[in-house]
Amino acid sequence: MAVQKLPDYSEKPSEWYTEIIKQAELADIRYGVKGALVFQPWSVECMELMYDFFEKDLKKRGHKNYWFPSLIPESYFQKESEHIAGFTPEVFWVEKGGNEKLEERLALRPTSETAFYTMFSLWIRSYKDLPFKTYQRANVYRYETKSTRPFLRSREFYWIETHCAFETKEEAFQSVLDDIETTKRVVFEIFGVPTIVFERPAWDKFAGAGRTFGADAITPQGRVVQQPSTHMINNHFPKVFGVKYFDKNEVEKTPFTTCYGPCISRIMASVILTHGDNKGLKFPFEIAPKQIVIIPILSEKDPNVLKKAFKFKKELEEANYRVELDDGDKRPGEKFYYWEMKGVPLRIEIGPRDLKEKKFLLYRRDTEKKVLINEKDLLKEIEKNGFELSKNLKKKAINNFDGLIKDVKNINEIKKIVGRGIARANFCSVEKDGLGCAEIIEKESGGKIRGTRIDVKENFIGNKKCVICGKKATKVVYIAKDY
RNA sequence: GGGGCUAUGGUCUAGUGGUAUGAUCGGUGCUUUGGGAGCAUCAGACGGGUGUUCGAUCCACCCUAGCCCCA
Repeated sequence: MAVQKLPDYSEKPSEWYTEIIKQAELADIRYGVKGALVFQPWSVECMELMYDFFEKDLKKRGHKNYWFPSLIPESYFQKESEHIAGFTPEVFWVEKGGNEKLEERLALRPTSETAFYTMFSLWIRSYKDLPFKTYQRANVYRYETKSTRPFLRSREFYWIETHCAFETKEEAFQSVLDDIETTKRVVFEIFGVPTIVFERPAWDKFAGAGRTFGADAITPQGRVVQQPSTHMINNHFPKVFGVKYFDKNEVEKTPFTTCYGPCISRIMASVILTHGDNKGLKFPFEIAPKQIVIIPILSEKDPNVLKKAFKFKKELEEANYRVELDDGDKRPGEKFYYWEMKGVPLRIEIGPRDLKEKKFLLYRRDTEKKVLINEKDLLKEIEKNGFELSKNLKKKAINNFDGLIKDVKNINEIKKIVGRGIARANFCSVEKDGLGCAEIIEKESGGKIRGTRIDVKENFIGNKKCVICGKKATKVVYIAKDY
């Protein structure tokens, strides 16, 4: 458990990221299958908590929990042409069972619309069945051809997918807006990771969707990471699966569907990148695998120190905190470095000196300050400091995010910003006819058009001309390099 | 998508055409413990394949996995 020196986060973010995953025991990349990793308890505990927060939110919104098979018959998969075109290059196929070739190939689900809609066609009969709101937590598989990165881009990843059906387009759209709210409530308010939601341009929609909205998080160095996306599915998609119902007037109709996909393992990456520093990880209090670590300063002269430490642990656990008591043989100093690197929000130090005065030292991972606290204030101070730590992490993250967005007027300015932040620019069109300009931007700067915002009223920059072709601008778009 | 690099005990590393250095971690014992402890002792490794060779961890090629940079 010795802490090695970490690479400098601001100067070598990639090395830092690789190294912290190993040192903090978040995942072991040595399993031997490209793009697959073994998640270790330190990340699993955190991701379990993240799942819980998401699922609670979805249940409150009326989503019901399902578990679908991981295998999807090729024939289901082939029904919707845009979907096939978009996903086929990334599908893992199961072709044999034992030594026998399967009659029909089975896809390892890259996403489950085709599975859900097949069952929707059996389950949804009447307008009384609508809205039909589901979700499942699942792992999905995509054969990424780009280079894989632990948590950020894996070939197997852990997510939640919701699939819903509504009578009207308006209701469906409202659900999409609700998804965006869930993202804010959970990913920002609880996990402390700010995102901006963009409506993706026409050429960057989910395969088979009418409209796609993606929440982008950002690294401190200014590269975006796509987080939960939510989609208005084209009516065509449910139609080809025979999803239909009779409305009040006995008219047969096809419902409007939506889906939403927060990827827990990827959000974990943003938690690591958003809050981390040169000392290691920093977990917001709510999702820390351990919220408090108690380090007893042991001495043979004072066997009561350990007793007191156990008493604190018991008291805190009874108040439902996640507590670690490190009574190992290491020197206190080494324990301090270790648990700081692991990102534990609060640390209690208790030694012979404090025992006499009925006090203890409380250290905060975010401020790196130690305060002497009276024993009787234990629970009160833990609650207060835990809350403030999370608040502080959020504030820091959002300040950083805001500082990374810059208005640009030409391609040279785009080139300067992209890779170090998000460029905001006038743009001709986010429909298919804007693709040409988008490709120029990508070729010149390496940045992609992330899309347009629907949550703010945008003012054009300067002359209202497209930053590339000079034609009249119809939208303000955001451009960034993704991870 | 393009380019570069790496693979030696759990981890980090030295080195060599003739089986391998050191450190750390780990086990044991003793002394320690308020910001990275010390001594003693034990244990532990050349990613896979093919070729060249009397002989390959070392040279070449392929595979696998990983890392970094650029687009």
